[in-house]
Amino acid sequence: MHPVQEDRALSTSGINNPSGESVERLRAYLQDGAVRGRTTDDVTGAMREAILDGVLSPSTWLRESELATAFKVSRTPIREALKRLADEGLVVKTAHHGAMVAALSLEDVLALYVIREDLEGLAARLAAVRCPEGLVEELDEINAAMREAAEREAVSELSKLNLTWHRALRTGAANPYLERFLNQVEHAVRRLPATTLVHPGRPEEVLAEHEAVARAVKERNGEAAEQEARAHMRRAREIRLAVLLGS
Amino acid sequence: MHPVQEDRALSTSGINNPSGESVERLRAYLQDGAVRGRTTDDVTGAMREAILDGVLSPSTWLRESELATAFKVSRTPIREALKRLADEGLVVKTAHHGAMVAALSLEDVLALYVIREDLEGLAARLAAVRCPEGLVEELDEINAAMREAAEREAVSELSKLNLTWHRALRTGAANPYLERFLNQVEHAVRRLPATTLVHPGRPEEVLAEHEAVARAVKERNGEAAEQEARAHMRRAREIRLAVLLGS
DNA sequence: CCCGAATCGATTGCATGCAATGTGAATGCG
DNA sequence: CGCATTCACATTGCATGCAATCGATTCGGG
Repeated sequence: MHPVQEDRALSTSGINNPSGESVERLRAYLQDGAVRGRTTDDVTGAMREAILDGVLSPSTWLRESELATAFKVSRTPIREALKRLADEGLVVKTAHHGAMVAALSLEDVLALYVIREDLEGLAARLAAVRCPEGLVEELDEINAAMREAAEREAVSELSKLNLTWHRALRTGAANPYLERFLNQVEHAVRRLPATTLVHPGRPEEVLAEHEAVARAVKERNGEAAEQEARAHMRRAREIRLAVLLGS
Repeated sequence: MHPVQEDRALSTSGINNPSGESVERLRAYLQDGAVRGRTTDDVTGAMREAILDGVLSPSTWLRESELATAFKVSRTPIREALKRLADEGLVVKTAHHGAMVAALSLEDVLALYVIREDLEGLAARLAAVRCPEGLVEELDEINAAMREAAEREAVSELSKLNLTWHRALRTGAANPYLERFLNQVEHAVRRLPATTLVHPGRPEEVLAEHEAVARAVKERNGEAAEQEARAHMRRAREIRLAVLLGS
């Protein structure tokens, strides 16, 4: 059910990675001031972000006691967090060996972009039909910020803004299930080694494609918005495969 | 993020339902022979099924200690199970009051069927394109069993077979993400009060619509399969609304 | 030298206990 | 009689301890 542990894992990390190293990097994520009643949630969030940002790479074992020490909490919230992350498909729990960040196979990536094209298309269509107050302005603002970041070649910021743009779009669709699913899709995409925005010329393309979607939304043309969004995702998939396979 | 607690809840149960009653009914779900190492999973599964089958209805408080007693385990696995179910959107946890089965609002149902149409359509298309060995036969078999059940007016069995049919279709699509999402959709749909199959004439319609999808899959006509599946879902939505509002 | 089996160690899984916090009710005051 | 305030209880949240299980290693036999 979960996309895991395939033959051809696209992991960036080496093999036989002793967990201490990754967990060490994890400490940088820790925010003090732990508030009672939100320990587990905080831990879950921190670990999720750590995985998504690649701080914890696949083929490193995550042992409860180690994480507990790093987070300065007991094993209980760690244990719950790992279970939740396992449900999300981000980690794989192996009995008596600990949890491991799940690797994505090439097949998983392909499957991911298939459904992503569908869902992003649906989100664009719904957003266009509803066209809630201020959505177009928000999209344009984010895109403008992206343009500025692209000129400065601030890839990390560009990537974050890109996520923001897509989040805004799906929030505009106002469908809780769609939002949830696209959120899970985002998590899966973020686990891929690098961003596609490093590809030469890709940032400009993205800007243009985003504009095309925003324009369709503004005109409340659901069909056009869906088509533009789908095209955007198909192109993203192409670049992704080029980045993954070409490197 | 989760679909919860709207004004117009479609709950079937009354108000101010003391939890004891529901938890009492839950005991019937208990299988003895608890195996170590799977306690939490068993509990989670049992509670999920209990909620989906309506054994635990909304507006009943689920208190950890009570459930722990009912399941004859400690509060720890109960606690974890509730957290996981909360992540799935099946229960809502209110601080210091316990968890409660989440109610579905009318808006949620509409949103659900919007995305369901999309995803089932995609599943049908992918299944048609791949058309894995034996899929068509499996679909036809299930549909035949459904026909037989419909003639006997075995609604419960019919409903179960219907789920099986859709599961087979999405498994045939061979996309782990799609399968996961449709699984979540199924869970949401199953939480709705009654099945749409009680609607007069609906079973026969469903059979015909399933056949249309299966035919398109057999002909490996992805486009047709998607359209038929989408039409099936649009019709299902209509009936659902009629059942919900008409009653 | 290779293979099988048994033991040891490491790790997770669950039960229990304690602390913190919000709710509800009862009481006193205006 | 209504309202604010306070106190106590019920409930969840996390820490810790113990037991079970599985993998790895080592030892003995062929």
